[in-house]
Amino acid sequence: MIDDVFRALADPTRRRLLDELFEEDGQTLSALEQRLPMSRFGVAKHLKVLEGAGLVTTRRRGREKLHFLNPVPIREVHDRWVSKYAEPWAAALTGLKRDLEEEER
Amino acid sequence: MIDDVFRALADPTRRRLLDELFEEDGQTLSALEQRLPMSRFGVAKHLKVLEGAGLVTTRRRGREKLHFLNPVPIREVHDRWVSKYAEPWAAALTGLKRDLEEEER
DNA sequence: AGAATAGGTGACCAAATGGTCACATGTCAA
DNA sequence: TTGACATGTGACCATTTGGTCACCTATTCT
Repeated sequence: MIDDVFRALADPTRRRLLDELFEEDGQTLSALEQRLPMSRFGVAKHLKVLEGAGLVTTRRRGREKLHFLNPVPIREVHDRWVSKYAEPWAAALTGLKRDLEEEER
Repeated sequence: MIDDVFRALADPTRRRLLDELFEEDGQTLSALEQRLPMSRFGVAKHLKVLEGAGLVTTRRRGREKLHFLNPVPIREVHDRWVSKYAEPWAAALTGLKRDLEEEER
């Protein structure tokens, strides 16, 4: 689950797609394709990965497929993972302290 | 730069390594190897990736190499990227609103 | 000095990934 | 209905990635 999210975020093209949707939500495949230096098929594949990770949700409107940003998984990554490492500077200082103590021996 | 960080975080083994260092900072390669179901070489490769991304810093002590967690890059990912998507629920609601409006037509 | 220990290097392999294309399906509009 | 448009599918290919191994260097201990 969370693994899919990290995997999806690893590719710069996919983060770019999230950026595009952040600027304008609900874009179609064709619209996104025109903004990226890549064929439609490449974009479609990346969107599929993003959708599989839950980072993008879709809705069909006739022959079009609209893509929407879903902030929930990123929120989860933040709450359950990033904050663990990014927030506790105290822990880092503890490590540094133990580090220096060790050096004294 | 930030790309290396995302790449590094994409692999579960590497996140596991960060977890191990989070529990006990400054471990050697051999110590980490024993905690993972993988050969020393595999672990060494992953550590190299983490080091390349700046997520882990090292210091030599004799023939040993100590590995320390560096929270700075994760902090940057959080500040410059994650918060952009995770925080603005307002934006998500705006998108939803526009969404519904579009549906009415 | 000699043996054991900690780590590094480069080759190598299987699998996953990123990207393209030919072709098929479904939908709109004249 | 005919043609144009939006998207989906599966094959295919080059590159990267994750992992192992044989072998080498450097350091410690006796």
